[in-house]
Amino acid sequence: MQNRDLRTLREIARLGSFREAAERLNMTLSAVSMQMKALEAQLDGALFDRSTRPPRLTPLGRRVAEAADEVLAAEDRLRALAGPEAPLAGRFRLGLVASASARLLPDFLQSVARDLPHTRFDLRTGLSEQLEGLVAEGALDAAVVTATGVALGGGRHTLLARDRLILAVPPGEAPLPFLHFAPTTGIGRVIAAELAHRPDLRDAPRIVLDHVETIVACLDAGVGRTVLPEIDLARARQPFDATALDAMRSLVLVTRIGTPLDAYAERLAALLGVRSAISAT
Amino acid sequence: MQNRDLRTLREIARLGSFREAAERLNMTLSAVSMQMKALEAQLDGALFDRSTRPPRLTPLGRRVAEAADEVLAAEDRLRALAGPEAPLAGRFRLGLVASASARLLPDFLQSVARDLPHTRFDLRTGLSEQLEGLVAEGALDAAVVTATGVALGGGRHTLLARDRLILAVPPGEAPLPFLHFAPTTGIGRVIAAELAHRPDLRDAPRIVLDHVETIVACLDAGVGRTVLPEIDLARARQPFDATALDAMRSLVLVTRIGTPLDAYAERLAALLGVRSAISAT
DNA sequence: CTATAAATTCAATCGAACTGAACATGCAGA
DNA sequence: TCTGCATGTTCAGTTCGATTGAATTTATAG
Repeated sequence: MQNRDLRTLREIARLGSFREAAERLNMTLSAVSMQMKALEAQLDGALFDRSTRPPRLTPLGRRVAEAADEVLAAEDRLRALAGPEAPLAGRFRLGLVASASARLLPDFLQSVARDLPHTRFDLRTGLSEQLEGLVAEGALDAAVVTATGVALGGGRHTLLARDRLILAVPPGEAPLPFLHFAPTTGIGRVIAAELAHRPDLRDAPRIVLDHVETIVACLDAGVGRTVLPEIDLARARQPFDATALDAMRSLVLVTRIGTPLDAYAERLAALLGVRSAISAT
Repeated sequence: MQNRDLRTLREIARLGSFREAAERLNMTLSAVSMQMKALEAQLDGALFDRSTRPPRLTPLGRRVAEAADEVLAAEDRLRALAGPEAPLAGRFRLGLVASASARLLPDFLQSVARDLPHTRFDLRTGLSEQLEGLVAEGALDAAVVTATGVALGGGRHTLLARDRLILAVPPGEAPLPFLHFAPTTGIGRVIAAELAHRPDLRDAPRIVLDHVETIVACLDAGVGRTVLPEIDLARARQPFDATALDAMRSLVLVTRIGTPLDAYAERLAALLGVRSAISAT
């Protein structure tokens, strides 16, 4: 079945004559006639009552013309997906490291709903390394992870945000245990590296936790000291002594080089609520 | 845009490789490749990430494949309208003479809803002559009217029902006026013709009414005598003296000869709740 | 009944899409 | 890391289908 024929049928239904439809579609009257003949043959049913001179649609013809409208409307919707005005359309599979999701997701989902009504995002969370692997093998289109050194082969890192690490200590004299974000994760590894320079923290009793929220809650309770990105500590409700460290936690967008999406990395980064994204392999 | 290409895209999305799609669709691998290339050119967007060997769908590609499903589904729905199993599908414009609509419509609409879910009927009422004219000029596909003699040129009458005319007289001695259904209508003319043979009725005082319901109500009230089809008098609530007349009221389905619908007249008649329809020009 | 506009038919032509072969390339196994 | 294979791409040739224009038919208006 040819959509071209359906388009012609629609024009005939609208204008009421083969001739007018032919003119409007820049075709010969004979081409119009042949198309309709072919359509009737394919459907095995009379679409027109040819006993009258401008042939009239039969009841079946009217119904088919309506159905043709639907087919063509669906086609138009498909066309609208691509084209210059919709460069970021599609169905993206995006991975998010858990520690970043709370920070980025709300704004991100809001921007998407507002600016990209035709775009869908299938989201999943995971650990940085795991997500980076999924991007490499094509199971994800992109992932937001904590940068730990350099990108995997074939992957590009687009910097989304850099947050200074802060040593947070509840007020008081007693030496408190160190609340360590799970050291096998991306951010955990950054923190572990920093501990190497701080023997006082490195040698303190250690409590390993794998949720930022939990660590902050413990900090509020005065249960221990911790090192976390500044942005996460902003959620603390009790005052604490803050010491800025040299290390930073970098959130990056991972894409696979050469991938069509890779070209959109900057735009996707912008969508993730970051003002100016810096790309680096 | 070719639906054939969309069909191919759908298979690729389903099976995950060009080769498998080509086999399943009985095409060359090269044809599949060229179709997808053409589709990408038309949409002006990359549907596949070709940096990997079985090329993978891009986010845009996934979205387009979904949209293709919708286009193809709409096409399937269109196909289902025609074909051997749906001979009476379509959007019919059907006229009904007012005096028949009460009798036929309920059963008719019920049958349609049950047996022809894909068929729509645009209904209108009118006088027999007017409706027959609309059928002749193609503004209606068919009409149910009261037969007054023979069909108009180019029209076919398919008999739907014949109801004997009954002279109904309320019990009592007094000579009552005659309640005459509007004599310019189809059934009214049949009644008028019958009056010619009955001087007692013809010369009685006459009250002209244009609704069967009204006449029956007047009959119940003992206000006058009348002649109506048996079926309409069945709605009377009071007993009356009934005399069968020779004349009959014939309800016929009018179609235009040579029209595709004309071939379905018998079936449409059956749908109108009549057991055996007899056709006559 | 005739003239005219509209649609159909048909043969010729044109173009789009498919095919098969040669070529390129990612990926798996050594 | 290298090699072979399977998969996809490219290209030229061919085939099939669609369009065209002329001739013909036919419904409708005058």
